[in-house]
Amino acid sequence: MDLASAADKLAELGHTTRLSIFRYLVKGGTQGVPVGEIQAALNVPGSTLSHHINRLVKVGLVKQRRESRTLYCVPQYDALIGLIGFLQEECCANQADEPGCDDVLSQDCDTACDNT
Amino acid sequence: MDLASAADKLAELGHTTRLSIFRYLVKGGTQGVPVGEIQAALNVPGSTLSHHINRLVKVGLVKQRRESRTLYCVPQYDALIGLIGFLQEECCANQADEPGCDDVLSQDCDTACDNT
DNA sequence: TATATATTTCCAGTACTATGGAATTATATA
DNA sequence: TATATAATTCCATAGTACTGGAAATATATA
Repeated sequence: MDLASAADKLAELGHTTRLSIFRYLVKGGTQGVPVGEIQAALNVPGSTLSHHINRLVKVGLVKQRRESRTLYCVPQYDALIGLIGFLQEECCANQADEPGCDDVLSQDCDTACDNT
Repeated sequence: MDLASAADKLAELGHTTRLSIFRYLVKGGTQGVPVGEIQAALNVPGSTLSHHINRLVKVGLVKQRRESRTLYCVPQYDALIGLIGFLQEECCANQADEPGCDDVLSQDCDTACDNT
């Protein structure tokens, strides 16, 4: 993932309503969640919700699938994994005294620091 | 980490200049990087750079340490780990047919899906 | 066709954000 | 004290985002 694409995704996740929406979808799994269910769960006006979902779709964090009158929103797990990978990339690569990730990160070193 | 705090951090990372700064710091390691070095590396005007660094500091992604005339910017790895954890939390918790994370995520299931 | 359901698009006011030059503050040194 | 270095604060302009009611679109059913 390139920097611009990562920044776009992060910016969209950096809004409480959109982050709530995305988390609700991530929690829901691969089959997706109808817009109406999100609306009921998060109590957001339809026009506002639609606006935010569209932004998530535009940056590739969510896709939509129609089933008759219902639109399902599907979280894009690959995009999330790519984003998380990007944030960890090159962690401590320039560290002068090379202490190793174990010294840097208190928990789950491999998760936050892949140091290839 | 709560939702508001995660959204704040994500929003600050959702800007190409700030994301570049943060990555440069993450790459640099725990000892931190002087503001001037960031400026030289990323070629951003001082006032603009200062503004962006301040925003990263305000949400806890960066801390600063002064050494005589030089201000070092230190990335907060804990905050990054917390943020990544937040994004993965409750992944697929509501999934109806319970396929398990292996079916959901192509790579590193434990990373993206802890399903407690 | 008429009606109901699911969701989006339109619109416009308010508010926030980004930018960078100039002036300022903090610290060190001659 | 005068000067140099490191970085910040001030300021104003321009652009962008958030919000939600009302109207419009898409689809299903009686």
